[in-house]
Amino acid sequence: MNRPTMEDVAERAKVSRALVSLVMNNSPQVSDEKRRAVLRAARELGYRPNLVARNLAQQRTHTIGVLVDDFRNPFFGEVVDGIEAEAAEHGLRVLILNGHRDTWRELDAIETFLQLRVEGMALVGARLADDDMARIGTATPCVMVASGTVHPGTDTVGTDDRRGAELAVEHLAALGHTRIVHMDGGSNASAAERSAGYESGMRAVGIGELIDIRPAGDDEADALAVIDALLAEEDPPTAIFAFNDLLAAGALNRLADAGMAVPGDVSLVGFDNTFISALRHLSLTTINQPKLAMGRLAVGTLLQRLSDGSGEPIRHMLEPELVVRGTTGPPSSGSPHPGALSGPHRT
Amino acid sequence: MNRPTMEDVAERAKVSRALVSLVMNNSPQVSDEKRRAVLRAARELGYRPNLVARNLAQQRTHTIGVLVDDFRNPFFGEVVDGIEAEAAEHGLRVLILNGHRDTWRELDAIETFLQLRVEGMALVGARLADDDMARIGTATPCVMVASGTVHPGTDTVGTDDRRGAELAVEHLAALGHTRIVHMDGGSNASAAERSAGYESGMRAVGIGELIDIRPAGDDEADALAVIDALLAEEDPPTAIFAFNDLLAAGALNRLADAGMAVPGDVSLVGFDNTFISALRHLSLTTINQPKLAMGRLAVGTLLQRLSDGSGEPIRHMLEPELVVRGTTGPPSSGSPHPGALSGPHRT
DNA sequence: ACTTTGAATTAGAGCGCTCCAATAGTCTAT
DNA sequence: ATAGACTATTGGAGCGCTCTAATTCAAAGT
Repeated sequence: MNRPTMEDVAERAKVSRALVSLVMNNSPQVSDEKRRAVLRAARELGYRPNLVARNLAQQRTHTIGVLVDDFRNPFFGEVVDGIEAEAAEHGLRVLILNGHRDTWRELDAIETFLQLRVEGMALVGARLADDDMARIGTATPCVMVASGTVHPGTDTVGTDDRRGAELAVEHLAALGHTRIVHMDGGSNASAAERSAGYESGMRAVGIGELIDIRPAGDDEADALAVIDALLAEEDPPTAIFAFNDLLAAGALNRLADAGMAVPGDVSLVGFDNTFISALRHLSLTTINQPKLAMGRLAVGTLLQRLSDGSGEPIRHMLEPELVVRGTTGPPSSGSPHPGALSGPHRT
Repeated sequence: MNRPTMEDVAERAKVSRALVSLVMNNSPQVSDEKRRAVLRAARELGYRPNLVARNLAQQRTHTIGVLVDDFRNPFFGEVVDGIEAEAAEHGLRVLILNGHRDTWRELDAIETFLQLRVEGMALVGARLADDDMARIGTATPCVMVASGTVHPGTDTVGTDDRRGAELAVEHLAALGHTRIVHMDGGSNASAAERSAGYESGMRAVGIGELIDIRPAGDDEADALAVIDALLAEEDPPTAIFAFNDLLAAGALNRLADAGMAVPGDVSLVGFDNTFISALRHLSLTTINQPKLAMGRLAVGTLLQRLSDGSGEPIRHMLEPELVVRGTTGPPSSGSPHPGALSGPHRT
């Protein structure tokens, strides 16, 4: 009934437990004869090494933990792809935990990683403040990915969110928009930076006095109330820069409900360049983040930290990129008329 | 430098290691005085229990493994949400591994789970044949979720894919369509059942002779070539039933590229009812799967299997539901292409 | 013949925890 | 007082593996 152990294999192969261990670890200094005997015994018994025991004995787990802020946001899936690819190349196992967009649950997940003795952690989009990071207080290497604010003393990999937001504003301004509203990402890790970028962008193009930030959030549902409020105003914006693609998609929904043409009546820019924005029927202008590269860099950073111990915090700041699609255009000459439903907004 | 162990805590609190263990496990039979002393010592040392050691000693991991076929498909994210919710309620940790839509990598992940001695596995959308399952050959409880074909001797939780496909066909037929093509899911676990449902649906509504299945796949990119081919034919379909929402989204893209109106020229039905289909600009008619319920049931099944050992395979087959949105409508009265031959005669 | 060398194998002490059985300590009941 | 019944605490033997140091064995050197 009980699972076979190394001891059982050793007995059956008539060798010592230590020899079995050597075989299982592909040690070159085992005679072919014994190796074959061991492998045969293992196969016959259906032996499967116990990683728990091995990790304990070895004091190593060859595992990194990846904390994902929100499984439903496709952005994270792509980052994780990058992480997994790089990790695999370095013989590291990847364990994934879900943060559920909640600081508490994220701390909980981190605690789990730490107790499992992962060798490093990548916190992707984690909503952690500096003192949370301090509270973790650990020697385990940890890299924050796509986490907006740069935490002091912590390694980070991210896109230049501020610059990305500026790109969005510059693009809209270049099209002739001035009444540009930013739908803020709320508690999302990158929200503050993007807001800041929006502000500096607005100032840079000389319309700092028109800065208008609305608290929203980071998924479709969060957009609804904000759009409703915006449309009810006497001077609705001609352009909206949404915190991310999901939020933008929600905005798109609601704008359509209200009979507003995009980009005819109002232009819309998202952020992340997830596959959603590329769907032809949304065709969302957005800001690209190099998601795969971020994932790979995250692991690279971890490895570096793992090998040379402490030192200056490592910072990788990647360049965002404007991706123009169909939701942005020049503002309509007249004032937008709700109900004046124009045709399809394809480019 | 080295992490503090239970031994260190015991020493500092001037108690035995066993007592520390009791405190860490919230044993009720520890005096308040000692408990406090231990907790204080632990805090001061920054002690963190070593789950690896604990799991080994305890011969239990309180962990279930979740294998997800494809991180990028939002369908899986929602199932995982259900799994995590239910698992949390039962004090189980959830480890997630990515299958990358590849049988090999899935087997690899399963091996990892087994070596980590998880107490149960939920394989969500895994592309495993019966002999793969047999090869795994393990006493570890394992439930296949949303995995189409019912594997003999394996516990399963799923939607009635066949019925779901029938619903799609019935809906299209009721609208007046007869030339209905199915874009098949390829190697995806649910592909065979949905195809079968498409066929039986076609027969049930009396157009079995028009059955037309095209191999496609399960993400947007997979749709392109198929749509191109379809549109190039002299008698293109008036309706398409796609394997899933992602594929349908891809189809929608391509149809729009080709200037086809949906549902004017061609109706389209997806499957899964992911949030994508609900995006107003796609507004995809689709078949709902109760994703959250499936996730919860998966864990329930595992727990049941865990407690009463062996017995008859447990099968949970949930009901799919037609969700009518904007991509389906009656076929256009005229032929879609000028000069094209008219469809089959009515009998 | 006897040491040297080196390769193949093994003994055994951990790794950090749990948990059973044993012990020490405290209270009642007689 | 003393046995009995608990309750709080501890000793120590694992859990299944790894890894160093020791051992065995054969071939080679002198």
